[in-house]
Amino acid sequence: MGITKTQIFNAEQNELAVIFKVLSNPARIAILQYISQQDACICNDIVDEIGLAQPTISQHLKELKSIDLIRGEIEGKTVCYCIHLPKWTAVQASLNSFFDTTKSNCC
Amino acid sequence: MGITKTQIFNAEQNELAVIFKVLSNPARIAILQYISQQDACICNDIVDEIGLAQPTISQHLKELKSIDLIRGEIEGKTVCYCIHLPKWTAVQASLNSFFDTTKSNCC
DNA sequence: TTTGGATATTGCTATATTGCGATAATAAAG
DNA sequence: CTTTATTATCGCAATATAGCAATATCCAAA
Repeated sequence: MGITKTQIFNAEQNELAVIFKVLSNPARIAILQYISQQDACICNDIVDEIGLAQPTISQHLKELKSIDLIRGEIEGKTVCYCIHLPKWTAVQASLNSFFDTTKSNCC
Repeated sequence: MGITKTQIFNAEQNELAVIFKVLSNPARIAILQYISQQDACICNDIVDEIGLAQPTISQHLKELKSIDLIRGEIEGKTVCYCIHLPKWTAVQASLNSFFDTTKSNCC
């Protein structure tokens, strides 16, 4: 997205922005919702479900993995993707902290 | 950011993605935090505080306004930006609903 | 060892985003 | 009316992103 001047912001601001950026695509939202509904989730199932090409899904999964929101466990030929609950909960707590803190002094 | 195929996703997924996208920039996070700390906030103060040029701040404010997270009240020569609390609270509730629902069936 | 299925990587095009200088628009003050 | 201060808009350059076809990798089964 063009050059973001990350160096002029603090760690919390940059980390929040990264989390929001990973979640800022409807395909990744849909992937997360779909994964959460499956017992054992396989990438190819996601491709059929979402309606994007396999390389595109693979790229989105990589971005979700980059902040540890999901983890992939290799099972033979396939990969079982799961939401990584500790991180998922931590991210939700971070966002709530941001929303609570930021509104506190609001006019 | 390239062409996102919004038409293959549902309204909830697209709306969540838009919210996350607006919040996915550290400058906008910093602006929100700064606005919330001020009694009366003036755009030029934000420029001094954040360290980006005035047109850049103006553009970020526009994006925050686009989903009604903040509102600007014209006061003579200046504009007083405030967090729009009803929307702010609603957004937080939406995100919590997404996080709670999505983790519910997780392995 | 070869085949076939599943996932990842590469390389590309089209489009979006970030940031800024120049400039316009607006409104109070002189 | 003109000046001055504040904010918005325009237009640009640099970079990031979304999506896909082609291809590579990996592993189990034959």
